[in-house]
Amino acid sequence: MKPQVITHPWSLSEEQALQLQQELAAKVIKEDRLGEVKSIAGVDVAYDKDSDKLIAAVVVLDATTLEVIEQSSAEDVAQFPYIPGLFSFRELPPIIEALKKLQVTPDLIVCDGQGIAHPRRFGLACHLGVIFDIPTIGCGKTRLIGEHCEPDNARGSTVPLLDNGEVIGSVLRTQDGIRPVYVSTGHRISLATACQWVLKLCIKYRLPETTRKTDHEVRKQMKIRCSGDSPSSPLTLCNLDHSLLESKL
DNA sequence: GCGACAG
DNA sequence: ATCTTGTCGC
Repeated sequence: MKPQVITHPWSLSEEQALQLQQELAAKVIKEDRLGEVKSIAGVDVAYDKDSDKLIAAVVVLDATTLEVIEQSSAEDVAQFPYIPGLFSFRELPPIIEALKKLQVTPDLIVCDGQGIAHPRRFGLACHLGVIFDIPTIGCGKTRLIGEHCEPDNARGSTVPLLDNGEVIGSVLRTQDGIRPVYVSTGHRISLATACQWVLKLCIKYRLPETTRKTDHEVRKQMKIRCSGDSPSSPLTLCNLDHSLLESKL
């Protein structure tokens, strides 16, 4: 059958999303296919408290100094609900817009979510990596699937994340005695290399500097762009309608 | 049937 | 993800 022209790539039904996921999952490369990494980007999305607005931000860091090289952001309206396993269809649209605004192309992208540690081996990091054909790493704060297992207490300790005996990622302790993170291949990078980079990015905190800086930026943008336009003003003692209140007493 | 379930 | 107060500690 002939492939249909996609004019609105993100207006998909759940069934279409599952099918697309299955098609794209075949393109994921789980081995190292990356050159010298000079720049690393982090991507993240924030949600407006009382609307379906989303804001995505990208922060590109110098891989050696971890200094910010460039950053960008984009606003969007959620077009897809949050369904565990179809996460990328909700967050990728604004992330892609933010990435398109960049002047430099990052050599590696660290995502806030899973790579192949996913039911159909196609988490957010894989989706983003395949679309741009850029090396990506999935680094989640919690797991989506896989048998729960604790690595040793020391920073750098890992334990394989297993799904029916298959290694789909690593549970990596990035700081002594601190909750681990879940690392998995996104695209064009091996699990071992992915863990090395994540550990290298976790200098002082549990999460990679890329995710931390992007999280900061995304919240900042949300505050800047969404201040003053709340649909319903909060009910406080200051704006109670006293005349209406008294008429009912 | 019951629990789990990235952000 | 977001809501949310105080609290413990360097």
